[in-house]
Amino acid sequence: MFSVGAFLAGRIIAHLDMDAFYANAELVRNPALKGLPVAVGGRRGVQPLPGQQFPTLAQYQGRGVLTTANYEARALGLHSAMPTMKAAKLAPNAILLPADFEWYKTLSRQFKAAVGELAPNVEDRGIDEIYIDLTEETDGDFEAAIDLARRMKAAVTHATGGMTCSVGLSENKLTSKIASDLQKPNGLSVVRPAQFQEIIWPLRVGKINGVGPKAQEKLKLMGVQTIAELAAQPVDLLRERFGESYGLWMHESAHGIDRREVTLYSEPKSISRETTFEHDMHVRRHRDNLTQVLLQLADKLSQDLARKQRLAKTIGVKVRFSDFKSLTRDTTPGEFVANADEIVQAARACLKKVAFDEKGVHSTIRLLGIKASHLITPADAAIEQAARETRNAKGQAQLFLDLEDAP
DNA sequence: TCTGGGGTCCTAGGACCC
DNA sequence: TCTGGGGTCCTAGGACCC
Repeated sequence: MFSVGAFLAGRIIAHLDMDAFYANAELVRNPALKGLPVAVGGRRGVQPLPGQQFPTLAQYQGRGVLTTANYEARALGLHSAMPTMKAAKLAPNAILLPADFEWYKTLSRQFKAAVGELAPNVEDRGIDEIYIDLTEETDGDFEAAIDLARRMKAAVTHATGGMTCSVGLSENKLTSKIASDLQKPNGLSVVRPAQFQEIIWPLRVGKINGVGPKAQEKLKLMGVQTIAELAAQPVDLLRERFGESYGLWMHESAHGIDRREVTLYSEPKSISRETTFEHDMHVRRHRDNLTQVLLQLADKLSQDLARKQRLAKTIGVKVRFSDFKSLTRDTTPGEFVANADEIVQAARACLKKVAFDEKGVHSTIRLLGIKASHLITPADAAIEQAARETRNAKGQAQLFLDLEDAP
């Protein structure tokens, strides 16, 4: 058999997506929720009213959005990313639980491990999704892949205490991702290479992972709404309207071309912490509060860096004003930073670059964040630092020679 | 009805060097 | 005294995803 990578033809890739993950994770540890509309979100928990078993949306006050709604809640019009207060108007009696990420991560590890037992080539795509390259296990045979996918689904349900997932099978990531969404929840959908046009082309362009609201809007103005219509556009027109690389990518996607491999590991590129305040803060009047927040964020960020064993070359801040406009400022101090003090110092330098207008809308902010980027391992940082010192020493020597040459 | 938190990738302009 | 083009780094913003 040919090794994967040398020949991309004949691959079988699965995309596995957990159904309403956070909400169903709550059901696992509280079966009494079964059959009820459940949303997860809000900034902190609310207490159930006397006589109620669970807290409901009606009791919620404050900022935030839903992170998940189970299928019963979706039937009432709720969905993830919906502002919590809007959800409360729509479905006041739906149950609202605060997110418990530690619990979700535990279940996430369990379902991924269960899949890994059956097929080890697993790519992490966040807490509730994975891609799996099944080429080796199935020898490129879709019947074998369907059988394996059924076993993976059963293993996931067993490992999580009853949670379901939806799986898509095809020859690449792009199509499998679309396929896994075709029959939710608890689905298994297959798109063989010859079926791409029949199954995928009638769908809306937004089903392509990477075509978001902006691109959809632009395409609509061109009279393009389905993937078939996108496929019919001349590639040069797409490149002209959307840029060289995005235009080409769109064209290839619409024709079912996706050469990306399933990657088992990827280096972290950035780590960030941010927080939205319960009430907007004035940059001067709430200066002390904001300083406290900055210190807390820096503290968490330094712990994150330590846990991931990385130093940062660049530190940035993010500010969101009360009108929801946001901006970023960053700085590259010249030395790698990792501890909270250094992060705070760099973040302060960034904030100095922000033009807060003391009277207008840009004097009150709703969010503050810090980001560490251009990450490097301590070992690589040491190597780079040594190289810099060598360069500096050479620079010094050159300067000395220049001075000697001077008349 | 106001809109979370954690990421990735791409573009584009200016600085700086060769 | 004015000039080109390429490469890399830095910064800012934006689209998109889970």
